[in-house]
Order: sequence, then C-alpha cells, then structure tokens
Amino acid sequence: MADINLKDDEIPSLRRESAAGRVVTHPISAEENPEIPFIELLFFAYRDFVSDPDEVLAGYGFGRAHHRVVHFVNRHPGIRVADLLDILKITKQSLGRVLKQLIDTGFIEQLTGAQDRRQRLLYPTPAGRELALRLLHPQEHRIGAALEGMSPAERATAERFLRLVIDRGEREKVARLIGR
Amino acid sequence: MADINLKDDEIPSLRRESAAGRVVTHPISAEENPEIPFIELLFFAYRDFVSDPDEVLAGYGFGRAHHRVVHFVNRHPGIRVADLLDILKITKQSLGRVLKQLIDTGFIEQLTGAQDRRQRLLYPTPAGRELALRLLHPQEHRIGAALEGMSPAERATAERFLRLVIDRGEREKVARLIGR
DNA sequence: AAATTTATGTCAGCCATGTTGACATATTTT
DNA sequence: AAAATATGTCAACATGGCTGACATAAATTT
Repeated sequence: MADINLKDDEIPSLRRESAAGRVVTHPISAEENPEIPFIELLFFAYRDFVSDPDEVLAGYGFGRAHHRVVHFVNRHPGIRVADLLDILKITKQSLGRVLKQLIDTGFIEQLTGAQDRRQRLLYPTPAGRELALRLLHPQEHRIGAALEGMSPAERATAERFLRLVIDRGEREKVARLIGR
Repeated sequence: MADINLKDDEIPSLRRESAAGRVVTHPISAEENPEIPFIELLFFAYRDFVSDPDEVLAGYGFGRAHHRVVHFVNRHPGIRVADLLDILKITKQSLGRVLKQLIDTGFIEQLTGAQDRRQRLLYPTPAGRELALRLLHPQEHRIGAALEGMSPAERATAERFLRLVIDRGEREKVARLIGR
C-alpha cells in the first residue's frame, strides 16, 4: 500500500472540480489526540481477532453470532437465556434465531430448570463442546502469542486496560463472568 | 444478574427431559486456559467501546459503517478508495453503499487525483469533520478515562499488547496509518 | 497506436444479524 | 385469583456484509 499521506504538491487542485465545495485537507491528528492510537488499535486488533474463527464457522454453516452463543454456553453450562441476553446485549429475537439453529443442529440443549421450571437452561452437547474448543483454539493462539513476550506485570496491565474500557456499570458483572 | 454458576444441587436432572441427549455440564475454564480472560475482555471492551457513537450516529441517520468511513477519511484526508478498502477489509460494494450516502449528504467529497486521474481522493467537508469529531469525543473520553490511572510505561504496555493482537502482516501498515 | 492493466463505480441479488412491536404460554410470586 | 416473570414466536424491517458480472476512464505496457 502506498503512503496515504499526501505531499503538498500531490493535493489535487480544488479548482479542477467544478462542483467541489470546500473540503478539509488537514487530518485529525494523533499528536493532538493521544487516545486515537488506542482507539484505532482496538479497531484493528478486534478486526483481526474476530476473523480467526471464520473458517471454522464456515465449515459448520454458522456465523459470528453462533460463535458468541456457543462460547458463552460452553463457558457457563446451564446459563439462562436472560443472562445470555445480558452478556451479548442483543434482543431476544436475535438470540432466538441463532439459538434455535444451534439446538436444531444438536450443538446446544435446553433443560428445564429444576428450581424454576420456567427457565430453559442452556447446555452444550459433546458436539457443542467440540465446536467451542475448535473456535477457541485460534484465538487462544493469537492471544497466547501476544502475551508471550510480556511479563506477568505487563499482562496484568494489559488486562487492566481492557477492564477499564468496559462500561463502569458492567465491570463487576464481567469480573464475575470471567471468574476474577 | 444472578450468579450464573450453578451449585451442584441446582443442576437440572437429565432424566426429567425425555428427549434430552447427553449434555456437558463442566465449563471451559479460565484456569486451564489463561488466554480466555483476555479473549472475553476484548469482547466486552469492544462491545461497549463501539456503542459510544451510536446516539450521535442515530441523530444523523447513519450506522456504524458510516462511522468507520468518516473516521478514516478524516484521519487521512485525500485517502484513496483502495486504501480505505484495505483498512476496513470489506468489499468495494459494501463500502460503495455507505460512501455514496456520505457523499450525497455532503459529509465527504471526492476529488480527482492530480497525478493519477483515475483516483477519487476522499476528503471530509467541514460538516464531515464536525461529524468525525462528534463521533470521536465519546471514545476519546472512554479511552482517556481508562488511561488516566496508568503510567506512561503502562500505557505503552497496553498499546503493545493491542499491536500484537493484530495480524503480523498488518502491523507495519497499521503503524504507518497510526503514525508510529 | 493498440492492447492491457488499474482504479473505480454500479447493478442485481442474497445472506446474516441486528431492530421493534405484539402476543402466547407456562410458571412462580404476590 | 391476580400479577409478574421467563421464555418463545410471528411478522416486518434495516443495516451491512457478500458474490458475480459488467462498465468506464485513465494509465501503463507492448
């Protein structure tokens, strides 16, 4: 990819464009906005991070929405639908669609709650567990490689940064979900 | 939210479900997979991080795809369409749709390249710059608050972690884009 | 000069996944 | 008995990905 930043003599003349209005030629700069590198790195890191499981998913005919559901059901077997909704921050209908597919294809099962029989507790089947692990592996590898050269203190710092990016009101809930 | 982790006596009896096959009741554990906390924190951090500009976008009738385009055009005025595609990793058609809307509504303009007249260089209009800044502010605030209690060395560590999550083959390109 | 490559745009259609609103059922709580 | 809760479902719609095919203008190569 060629350098995006234009030299002065490369800036196209505005007069050449009959219909051109005024345009802004100076960039929003990362020097003046020290948060920008973090904002953009978060974008690029997530872009690549979530693309890892795509091949595996395609093999099953599933998408990223299925991945998220399979992951959290495997991390918390017996999770309630309501809790899954609260984690994913999507609507019941959106979840219902992918959940139904995962149940119909035998990756997740619903068991009626023993205490509260209104609840449909979600469990992975052995196939669901296997799928979850296959989706997890490439991401573990990516994160593991990133952590490789970092000391325990540095890892803790990276973890702390990510926690602080999460909504304040969600942090405790996330901490409980993650288990620390 | 109630604790998701069930006690043993809360696990519903499988015998109660006539059609129930075997299910897996033990979780994929973060103790055995030290990368999992990072994987999940990245999910939650990004989930909240990208929701910041939603209100602003709704006021303009735009979505998150418009945000990404407006952001990078403002960060790199005069960027070529091909470079934008390479950043966003989407297809020409997907970009074309939102780009056309942003041009039609006067937030972005295209100027013919002076050297290579095949190119359509993208510039923000003053309105486009204003929109970019309005979208940027809440994210700057979120990241700024996260960085607040971190030393320069810790900030560098968080930044390094994010860089290492990015595809190896993309890191240099991203470094150039970010300007360091 | 002609042929090829490149940068971009566009049409048509499809798919995944998000949304709202309304309503139904079973179960628990009051 | 009534109200609240957990879940499911139907219908419709919006956003934003995708593929494949084709068109145009301009630059590059032969």
